[in-house]
Amino acid sequence: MTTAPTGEPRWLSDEEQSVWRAYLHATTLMEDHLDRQLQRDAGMPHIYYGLLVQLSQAPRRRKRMTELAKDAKITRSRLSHAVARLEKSGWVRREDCPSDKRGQNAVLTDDGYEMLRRSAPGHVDAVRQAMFDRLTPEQVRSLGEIMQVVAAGLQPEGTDADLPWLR
Amino acid sequence: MTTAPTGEPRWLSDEEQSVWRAYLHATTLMEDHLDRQLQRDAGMPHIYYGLLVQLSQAPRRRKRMTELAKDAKITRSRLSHAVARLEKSGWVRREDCPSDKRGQNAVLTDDGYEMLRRSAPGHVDAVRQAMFDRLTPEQVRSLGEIMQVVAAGLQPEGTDADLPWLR
DNA sequence: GACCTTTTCTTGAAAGTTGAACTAGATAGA
DNA sequence: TCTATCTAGTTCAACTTTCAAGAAAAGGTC
Repeated sequence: MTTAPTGEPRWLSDEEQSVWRAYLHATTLMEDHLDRQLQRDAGMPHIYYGLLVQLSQAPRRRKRMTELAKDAKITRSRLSHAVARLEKSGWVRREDCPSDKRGQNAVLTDDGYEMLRRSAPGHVDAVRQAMFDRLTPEQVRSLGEIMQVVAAGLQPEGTDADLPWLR
Repeated sequence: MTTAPTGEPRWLSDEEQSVWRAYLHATTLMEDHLDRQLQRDAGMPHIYYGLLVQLSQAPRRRKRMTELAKDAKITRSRLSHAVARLEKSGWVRREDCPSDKRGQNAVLTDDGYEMLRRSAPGHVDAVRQAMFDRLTPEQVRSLGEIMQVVAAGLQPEGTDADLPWLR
């Protein structure tokens, strides 16, 4: 899905420009906010924390590397580096996949789980303060719908696998 | 404004969790999408493009480093590196500030302006396809309000300077 | 089995980011 | 003036991300 600039560009309206600026502004500040909070309280960036959360919710607290990368929306390369770092910190360890000798499982360690348990309340609090405590229930509902639409539109092709009628 | 974890954590409701996941998912995909689009069509990451846009809209197409950093919501350090890179590419040049010998202006070059003019349509198109073409006018309006609220809540302290009654 | 393609994951180098330390110039007070 | 403090911007080292390249195993197909 390339962005072929056709004949005449359709510029954004004044309102759209303003909304777009607000979107960029808010998402930038939010990401900075959470990165700083987690760096301070858990010693890692937001994305790494997200990896641990994914693992904590997986059966037996482990996941194949590729699956973890897909769920966290990062490349396998990036995940390799990230897991190496988390392994050094002791929150995660690697384990050979029994059924596929190419495969690796990332496993959340007990220390990792404990760290997560300790820092979760502070993180939820940060998310709440930054977003949910400021929005009306109606706005929360609306935001959910909007984000669903946007995410669906940007879903990488691979996800077409979930749409059998396209195959 | 630290996030002191008080006695009992107030967890997110099911709906809030789902909205939060959708938010993270959508914003991650959006940022990836725009980074890729601009890397391909303009040879730079999204944030660098944003710096050039800021400069193009400033009087005489120039801005003090600190002001540019503040407007783009990045640190002065990051801006130093970014401008060094953009200078090497020829899109920006530095210029001593006449009134303050410590100061530097970042100036958008003619080449930089031309590059912006060429790549703007494709970029607007990407934004449109990813967001505005998928939302109803009502949703666009709502998104704008929500992002305003969130951004306002995360505004760094410095911006209190704009609120005289707090001084 | 031999051959080719695909999938899984890692590696290394280049590019980008961060936070702290640092230089130079501005500012304010005694 | 002299001094202390603050501000503007850069630089360094440590860390993270990206992209291209590569090793190893799996899955066809003949």
